[in-house]
Amino acid sequence: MNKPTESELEILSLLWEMKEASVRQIHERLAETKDTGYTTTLKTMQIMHAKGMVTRDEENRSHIYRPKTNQKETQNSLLKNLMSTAFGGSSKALVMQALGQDNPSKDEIDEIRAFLDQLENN
Amino acid sequence: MNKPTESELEILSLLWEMKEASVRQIHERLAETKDTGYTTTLKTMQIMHAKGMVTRDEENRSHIYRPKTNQKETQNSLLKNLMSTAFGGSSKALVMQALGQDNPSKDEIDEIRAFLDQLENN
DNA sequence: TTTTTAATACGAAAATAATCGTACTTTTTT
DNA sequence: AAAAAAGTACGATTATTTTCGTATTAAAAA
Repeated sequence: MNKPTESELEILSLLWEMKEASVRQIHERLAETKDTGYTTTLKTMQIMHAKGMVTRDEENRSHIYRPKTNQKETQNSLLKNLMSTAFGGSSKALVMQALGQDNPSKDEIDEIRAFLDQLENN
Repeated sequence: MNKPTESELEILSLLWEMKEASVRQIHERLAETKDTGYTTTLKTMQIMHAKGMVTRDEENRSHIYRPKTNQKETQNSLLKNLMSTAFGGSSKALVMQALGQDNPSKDEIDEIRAFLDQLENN
C-alpha cells in the first residue's frame, strides 16, 4: 500500500472522521491550524484522487470526496513504521509512552485492560 | 525541536541503540535492510551533525558520532504527531492497535498492566 | 443581462529530502 | 616506496512534496 505523505494524511484523517467532504469543507478544517491556500488543498486532493486514495463524486459542481484507503490498514502501516524506526521495534515502549503522554480517562484505561486480557487468552 | 526526516530517524535510532558509532558501522547496519551507498549515509550523518542532532568526535580519522537529540522527546513528538494525524487524537485507539499488531509477551503485558495501575493512581 | 463569486484543472515554481560522484587525504598493505 | 584501501568533504543531481498562480467554467447575485 502506498504511504500517504504528511499533507495527504492530514486530509485523509479528516475524511475518515467526516466520512465525506468537499474541498471547501476540508480546507476550512485545515485552515484552523495551518496557513495554506485553497488551491493547495484542492491540488492535494486531486493528487490523492489520481493515486486512488479517495473517491470523488462529480455529480454536482462541488465535488464530494470520500476516503478509499482503509483506515485501519493505513494506521497499522504507519504504526509499524514508527515502532521500528523510533522505538526499536518494541510495542511496549511505544504503548507506555503514548499512554503516559495522553493521560487517558478511567473508562479508556479499563477498555485497554480488557483488551490486554483478551490478548492474553489467545 | 526539529523533526528528523525518515532517513535521519533510521540513523538516530541506531545511534540510540548503539550509543556511539562510526559512519561505517551505521552504514553496515543500514545496508542490511536498505540498498544505499556509503557516501549517502555519510552525507546524511554530516547533515545531522550540522543540524545539531548528533555530536561528533573527530579525534581519530574515523569520526565517532553520538546522538544528541533526546530519544524520549523525539519519540514523544513523533507519537503525538501520529496520534493526531492518523488516530484522531485518541491514544486508546493507537495503543490497542499497536498491541494487537505486535502480540507482546506475557511479561510485557504485565508490565503494561502495572503501568496502567500506576497511571490510574494519579 | 451583466457582474461577481465559487468551483475545478493543471502546469510550474519552490522547498525539502535523498543519492551519488569526484576530489582529496590518511592509513595500511604489498 | 608505491599501491591499494578507507576515510571525509561537498557540490550537484535527482526525486519527492508542497505551494501557488492563472485559465476556464458554472452558478449566484445584482
